Amino acid sequence: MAERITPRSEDFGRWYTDLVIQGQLADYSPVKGCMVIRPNGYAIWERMQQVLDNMFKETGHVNAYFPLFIPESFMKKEAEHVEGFAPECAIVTHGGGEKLEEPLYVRPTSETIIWSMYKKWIMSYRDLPILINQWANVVRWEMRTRLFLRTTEFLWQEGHTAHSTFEEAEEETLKILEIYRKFAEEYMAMPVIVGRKSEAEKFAGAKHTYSIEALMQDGKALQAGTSHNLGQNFARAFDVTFQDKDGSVKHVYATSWGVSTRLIGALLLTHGDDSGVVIPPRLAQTQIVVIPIWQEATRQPVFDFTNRVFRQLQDHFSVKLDDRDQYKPGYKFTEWEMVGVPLRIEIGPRDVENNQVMVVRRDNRSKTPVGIDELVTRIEQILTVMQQEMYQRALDFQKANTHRSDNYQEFKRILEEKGGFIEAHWCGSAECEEKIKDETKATIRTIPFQREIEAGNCLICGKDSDDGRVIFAKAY
RNA sequence: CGGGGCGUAGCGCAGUCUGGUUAGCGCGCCUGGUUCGGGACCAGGAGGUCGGAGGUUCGAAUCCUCUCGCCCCGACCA
Repeated sequence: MAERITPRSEDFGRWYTDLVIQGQLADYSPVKGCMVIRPNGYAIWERMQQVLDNMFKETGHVNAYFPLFIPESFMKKEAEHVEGFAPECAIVTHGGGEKLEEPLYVRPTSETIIWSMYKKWIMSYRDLPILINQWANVVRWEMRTRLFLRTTEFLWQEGHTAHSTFEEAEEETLKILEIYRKFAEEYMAMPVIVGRKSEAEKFAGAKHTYSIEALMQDGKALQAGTSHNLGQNFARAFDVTFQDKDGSVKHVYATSWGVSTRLIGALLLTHGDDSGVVIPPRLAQTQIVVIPIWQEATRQPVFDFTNRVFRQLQDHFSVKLDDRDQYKPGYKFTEWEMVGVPLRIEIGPRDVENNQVMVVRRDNRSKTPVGIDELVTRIEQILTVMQQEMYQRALDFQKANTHRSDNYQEFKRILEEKGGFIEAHWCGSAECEEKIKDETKATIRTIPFQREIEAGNCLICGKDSDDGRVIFAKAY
C-alpha cells in the first residue's frame, strides 16, 4: 500500500484503477481480462451476498447450483439468446486429452441449462412456482475489461423462476427489482432510477427487462441490476409445459434476474474519494478500526483503556484493533482511509485522561469526542447518520447532474460538457434511439417508472411523445 | 481489431538516443536503536543473468530481427 492515489480531477480512469489496486480490493491476474479479488474486495462482496441472500430467502427463494458447462446444442435452442451471446462465449473443445463430441460453452448465464432441468421437474401447476437462485461465476469474453466493472470472469447471482401465469412472472420480476432498489439505496447508499429498458437495450430473449440505473461521479450511468420477464420464450425453446387447474397444457412463464461484482465498481464510483474507498456503514464488513496512540510513558494506560473500549465495541460492532508497533498513527490513518472503513476511533493519552475516544468519520473526516459511558449509543447514532448522509450526498449529486432537454443540439452540448442523466422525449422508435446512440454514444438507460405524464416531441423526429421523458446517458 | 504507452529488485522508475568497470535511485522488506495526536528518523543489510528467442560485436539493458505479455483510449457488452 502506501502509494499515492491519482486525484479524480487529474485522471478519473487512473483514479479508479488506483483505488482498486492501492486499496487492495483486486489485482490483475496472469490471465488477460481476469482479476483476483483480494480479501478487501471480497469482504464487500460477502456482505452484498449476505444481505441480498437474506432478502431473496425472505421472499421465498432458495439457492441451488447448476453446472459451469453448457452443451453447445442448448445454447442454440433459443435463437435470440444465442445471437445475443455467441460472440462473447468461451468454448471448451477438449477434455481428458481428447476432442469432445460436442463442445461445451462456459456459461455466460444459465438460462439454457436451468430450463433444460426445469423441463424434468415441472409437470403440473402444483410444481409452480419454482423460485431458484444461484451464486456463481460466469464468463463473457469481453473486448475491453475493467476491474470489477467488466471482467472476463465475474461473480454474480442469477435467479431463475418459473410461474404459471404471465402476471405472476411479471410480479416476480418487479418484486426482485424492488429488492435491488432497496439494496442499492439502503445498503450501498447509492440512489438509483428504477425503470424499464427499451427494446434495443433489453436482454436477448426477454419480454421485458427492468433495471436499476445509477449515476457515477464522472457523469456516466451504470446499470447496477437487471430483472427480466422472459415470458414463455425459454419454455417454448425447451418445451417446458405444465397442466393447469383446468386441465389445459401450457408453457411456463419465466423470469431471470441478477447482480454481479460490478456492484463493487458501482460502490467505488459512487462514494470513493481522493483518499480511497468509502464504504457505507451498513455494507462494511469492518465498521470500525481502533487506533491507539501512545508514547513510551503512556503506553500502558493507553493500551489498558483501548482494550477496555475494544471489548465493549466488539459486542455491538464489527471492529478491528490496529496496535501494530511499527507504524505511526498517521500512517495507519491513511492506510485505513484507503480501505474505506467507515469509522476510525483514535485513543491517545489525552482521551484516556478525559475518559473518552475520538470518533472520525471516513466520508467527511468529521471528528467527534465520545465519552465511554455513551460509547455504543453514540456510535450507533454516528453510523446511522453517516449512512443517511452518504445517500443524501449521492442523491444530491444525481439530481444536480440530471438535466432536461428538448433540443437535440442542446442535448449534445450537455452530454459533451456535463454528462449525467438527460431527460428527454422519445417517440419510441428504434431508429431514433439508434441515431442518438450512433451520433452521441448516449443510450436510453431507462424508461423510469416514476415520471411525469407530459406531452412532448421526440428529440430526433419530432413525433409525439405523450407518456413522458426517458433517461439518456453515456454508460459504463 | 484500430490508436497510444510500457516491460530493468516486491512496487515505482533512471540508465537505452551515443554499446565499455561490479546495472543505479526512491519506496517497501530484514536487523538494531530512537520515535509515535495525519504517511517518523538514524545505522547496517538482503534482493535484479534488464519480458523471451535469435543475431551483430572483442564486448549488448543499450544496436538489428522476430516473439510474448500488460496497461490506457476507441468500436462490443452486465
